[in-house]
Amino acid sequence: MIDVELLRKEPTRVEANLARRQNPEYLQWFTDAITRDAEWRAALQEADRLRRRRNELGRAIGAAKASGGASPELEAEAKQLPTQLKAAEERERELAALRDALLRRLPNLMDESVPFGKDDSENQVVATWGTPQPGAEGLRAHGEALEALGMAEFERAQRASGAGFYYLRGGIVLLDLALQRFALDLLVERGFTPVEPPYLLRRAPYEGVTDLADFEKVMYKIEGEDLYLIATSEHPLAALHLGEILDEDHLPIRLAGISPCFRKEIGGHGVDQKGIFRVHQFQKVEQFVFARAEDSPAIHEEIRANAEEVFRRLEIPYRVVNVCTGDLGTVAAKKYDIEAWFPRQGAFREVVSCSNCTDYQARRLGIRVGKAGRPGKLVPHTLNSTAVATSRALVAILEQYQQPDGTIAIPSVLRPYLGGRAELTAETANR
RNA sequence: GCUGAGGUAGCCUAGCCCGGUAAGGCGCCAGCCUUGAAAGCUGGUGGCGGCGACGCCACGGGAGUUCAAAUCUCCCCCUCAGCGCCA
Repeated sequence: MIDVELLRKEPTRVEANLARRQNPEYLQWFTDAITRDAEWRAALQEADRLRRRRNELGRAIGAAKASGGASPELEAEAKQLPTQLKAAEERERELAALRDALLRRLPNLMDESVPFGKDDSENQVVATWGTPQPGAEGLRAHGEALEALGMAEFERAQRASGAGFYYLRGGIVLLDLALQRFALDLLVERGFTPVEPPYLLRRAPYEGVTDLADFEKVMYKIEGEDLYLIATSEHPLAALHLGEILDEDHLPIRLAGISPCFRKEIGGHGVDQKGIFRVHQFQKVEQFVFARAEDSPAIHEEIRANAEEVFRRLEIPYRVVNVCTGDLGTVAAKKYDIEAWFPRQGAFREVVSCSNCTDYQARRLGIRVGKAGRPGKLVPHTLNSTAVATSRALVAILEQYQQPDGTIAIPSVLRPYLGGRAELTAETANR
């Protein structure tokens, strides 16, 4: 949520920033929010005036009663005040609600360095690592490869749970766990605290961390309960300090979340649809940081470097893009995507999303920065980045490390987590 | 799930029965004192609106009664404890 005071003090700056998003609706909401805010302030003053009179009359009546007298004319005036006050308060509440609804729908202000562009085709490549090689003749799609190895059950999963679900079994499960542990160890080494968050969140904190549209499109709701399955551990990690005042001297707080992620919408169909690239459920190790405002650009680069390090150590070629204005989404002020190279698909595909959300989430969550037990008005910045989403990283490995006989070499950095094992070969038991 | 106790400022607590400007402590800030610090003393220390004088709000949320609600009534939410169930 944008600071309402910024809207009042620097409307032209806010407007110019919103204009870069090329969505006339935003400018309309912006204008309406300013109007509603001005009307609200007028309504507030009117209600305050009536409340003041009520308080004065109440005190006078009380004083009169205390000295044994009565004051019929004051009581007569006081008696008809509540009707007026009720109307004034209703107007005040309505205008505030209208303003806040508009304010909540407005996207975050974008960083100056976000490139202008219409959609993901215009994201700006800012770094590349490794040498993308075209896929060899006969390279199998990852879903086929997994099935051939006896390590995945897609049809059975569809019968049990529907499209977009999977059973994994055998060596791929151990590889999945190895990836998570590897990423977690890397982050712990770099000062992050590993966190197992709740996998379900109430609606109120959830509204603080995500685009409202996500409630319809992305999140699974638990029937009959005020609970949503998390779409990423970013969300419960952001809510960890809900309503708190963070000590300035304790920032930045670096957290490494590990959790399954649940998503209703999994995007369109595409190359190699069968498999685990687009699924309703996957495992993810996530970086999350609460930082002082002035530190957030540097922290953003730090978590990007950590995510890059994961793929470097896995020896998977990738590139980094600076996500453009048309592809940024509402919450982030700036976002890098890391796109790994998928030789079978012959394309770079998103495996990491790395965002600086500035004060947008923290303000909604009522989180502030204070010093030595003293509450302040400053709002911290929040940042998040994938370290590894195992579904996609596994697909990258299944393509990049697939051997001519269909077995999968294990990236050397992961071997210690698999008892030194060097490759995944066909499962024979329990077919 | 049942029963009980609770939710008051950054934190802790009083006030509630019996309606009348939300008291105190801790922490924090400033001043005094001190070579410096601690202690001690004095004052300050929430949010919103207003250029300001100032006013309003804030006792989990909402509704009601009343001239007036932290306080009375009703509904809801949350937390904790005990019991039950349970990996």
